[in-house]
Amino acid sequence: MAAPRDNRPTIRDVAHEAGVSHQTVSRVLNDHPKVAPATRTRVLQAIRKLGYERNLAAQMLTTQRSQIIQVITVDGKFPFEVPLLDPAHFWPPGRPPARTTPLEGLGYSALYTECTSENLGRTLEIAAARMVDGVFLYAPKLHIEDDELLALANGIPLVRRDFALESRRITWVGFDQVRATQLAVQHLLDLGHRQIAIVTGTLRAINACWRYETWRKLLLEHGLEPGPAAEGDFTTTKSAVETGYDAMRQLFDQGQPFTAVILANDHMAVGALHAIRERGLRVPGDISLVSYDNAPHARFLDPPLTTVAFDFDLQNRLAFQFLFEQIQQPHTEPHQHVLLPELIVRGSTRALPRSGRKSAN
Amino acid sequence: MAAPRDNRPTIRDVAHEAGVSHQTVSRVLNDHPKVAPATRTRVLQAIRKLGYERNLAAQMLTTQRSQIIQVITVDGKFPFEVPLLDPAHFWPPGRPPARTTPLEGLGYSALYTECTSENLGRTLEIAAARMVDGVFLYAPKLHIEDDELLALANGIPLVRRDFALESRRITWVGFDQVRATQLAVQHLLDLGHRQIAIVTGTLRAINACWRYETWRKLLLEHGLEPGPAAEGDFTTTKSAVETGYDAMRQLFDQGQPFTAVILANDHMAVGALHAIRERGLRVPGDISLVSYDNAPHARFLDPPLTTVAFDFDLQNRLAFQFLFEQIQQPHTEPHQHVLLPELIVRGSTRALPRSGRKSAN
DNA sequence: GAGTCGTTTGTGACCTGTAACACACTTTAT
DNA sequence: ATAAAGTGTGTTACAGGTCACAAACGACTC
Repeated sequence: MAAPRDNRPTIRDVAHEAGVSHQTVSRVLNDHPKVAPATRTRVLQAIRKLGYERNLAAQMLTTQRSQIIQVITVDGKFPFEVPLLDPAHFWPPGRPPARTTPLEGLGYSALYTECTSENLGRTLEIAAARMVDGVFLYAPKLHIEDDELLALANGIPLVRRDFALESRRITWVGFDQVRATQLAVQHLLDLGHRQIAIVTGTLRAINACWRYETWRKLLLEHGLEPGPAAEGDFTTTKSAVETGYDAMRQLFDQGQPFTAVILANDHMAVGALHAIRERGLRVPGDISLVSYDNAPHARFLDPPLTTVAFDFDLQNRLAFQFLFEQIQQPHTEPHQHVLLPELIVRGSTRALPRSGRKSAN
Repeated sequence: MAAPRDNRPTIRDVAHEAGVSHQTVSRVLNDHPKVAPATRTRVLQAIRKLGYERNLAAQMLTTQRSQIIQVITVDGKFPFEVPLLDPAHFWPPGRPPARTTPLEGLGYSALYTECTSENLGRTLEIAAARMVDGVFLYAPKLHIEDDELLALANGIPLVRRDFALESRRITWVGFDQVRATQLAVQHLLDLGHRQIAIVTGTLRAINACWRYETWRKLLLEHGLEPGPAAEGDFTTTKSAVETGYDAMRQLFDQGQPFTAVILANDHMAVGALHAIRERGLRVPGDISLVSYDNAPHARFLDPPLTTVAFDFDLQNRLAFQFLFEQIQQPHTEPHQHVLLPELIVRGSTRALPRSGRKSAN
């Protein structure tokens, strides 16, 4: 039943080969300072000769550490269209990656799981059973108090990679969604638009709520009536693109005119552009369109998308950095890091002519 | 140094609570048949009462199994735009597996790693040290003999999820790239095109080679000169979209005329469309375009893409199924499973008018 | 009433590391 | 010279499961 591949040498074999005790081998493996250079050399030779490889299960059992970071996505798919995993992230800062001998350590591996809000507790229990060293949480739809989340995590270092502005007791790295939406709305206002619609992501997501509220508030502040709004339907298995298409059609069906629209992301924008074309309208001729993310395809569409760019790579780097800090120093103060988005103006937005403009609907 | 979260009950605590021996608890956990129903009930109650959770490290140490499947991507990023798998769930003691996909039912987790061709051996050694139960390999650019790969795997069950037509000794699930390219080329020929260009993915990838060769061979068979060809540049950190743009421009720069082009995938097609527009040409008016994948955005572009669809979901399901077979029956015969692609005709291709057509360049 | 059998349960070894402590054997301080 | 401190190495006890085997027990046979 056991795998047929277990003639692997153990620490004791190495010890025997080198003529020392197994503990000395362990010391060499763990870079203990108090080993005589000659002994270390002999042990290293034995390790090489036997092709010894540390047994991670055994190490895990005693150290209670696994060298694994668990990435948990709650209520959805991890947005892999966003660059996440430069493997270099998985080396604790200061230790370079790409090392190749057993002595130099393994770095961390990423274990991906998805779960629902209801299952998060259970999922974290399993994480504990796996002795994962830290958890990287992507849960934009999770509404939970810090204390409750900390209780669930039960001591496992944890970093949220989403917008959790109100949190003060856990570490997170997120983008300023208020600012992002200000950029989008202000840009459209500057261009003269007064009827600005919005297609949000699902409003169960915190990000989407912030954006929606900000959009609404800004327009009201300018004495404008918030244009029609639609919510992307993420409850089904539809792709983001399709969702954008559907939501855009809903927007049209509402009958309220608008000359500009804000889309929740560049993928939804692809679908939205299609819906607009179907309607016989043109971007930016008839409708200006702003979206979020600055995904790779944004500048190649027709028209190229004006979009609010997020530096996801930086977000991930920081989040992992904070996670490693927490792993090494369990009781450091939590970080809350807000990253600022940037507006990238391209061809999908245009100044509203003073006169003679038909607005959508 | 050990994590501060270790007051977790052990199997012995449960045994004490239930008034039985630890071995009996183990039997209950592992569903051994020879446990008296009353005893089992008592043990389950104790487990629930103490909130016992099996220690996976300890289990790993004795069973040599980790309940982890490692996904290794060689020389690139895993194409997450493709649906991969419902990530795994641990199978809790006393609770039957709740869901039905193989991964969940058996309680596996997926560990993602990336490596280079040169590092694959080392990566598989680490996989062995982690005692992963199986490896799911995505390595379209890996040119390696079966025997060599088997030697590296060293007994770990392994399935390749890419096209490795010549392999007979390892299990893989791939698409028939020859057929895929026949579909694309034949479609264009049927529409009257005689000057058919191609933009391949990097020719280091086996798939790309097959496609290129097939394209070339088919055209020659029809007495046609293979149109201009360009290779997507995947050596840099460019996105696929950008690569498509660059390659398309290269194609134009070669000066050889063409009325149709085959793009390596729908993402590259986005960039290519942009390059074509920049050139003042239209799709399908001046150039017909076929790509591969049928990605979610394909039908929403302008024009909607004619594309060769692959059922990646089925591919993944089959690959995992074969992997589990191999895990359970280490010495089964390897499977080689070829899936057939399907042509989806949309608006990016059009019949070539008999006369008066300007071709690109 | 002893022998056989099958079921259920317990005992102790084992898997492979690390941690804590003990023990020689220096070297330095008093 | 003797105590104190510091080095390098070995001994032993874990960590928390599983496995092999033994033992207890009742039922059944003869």
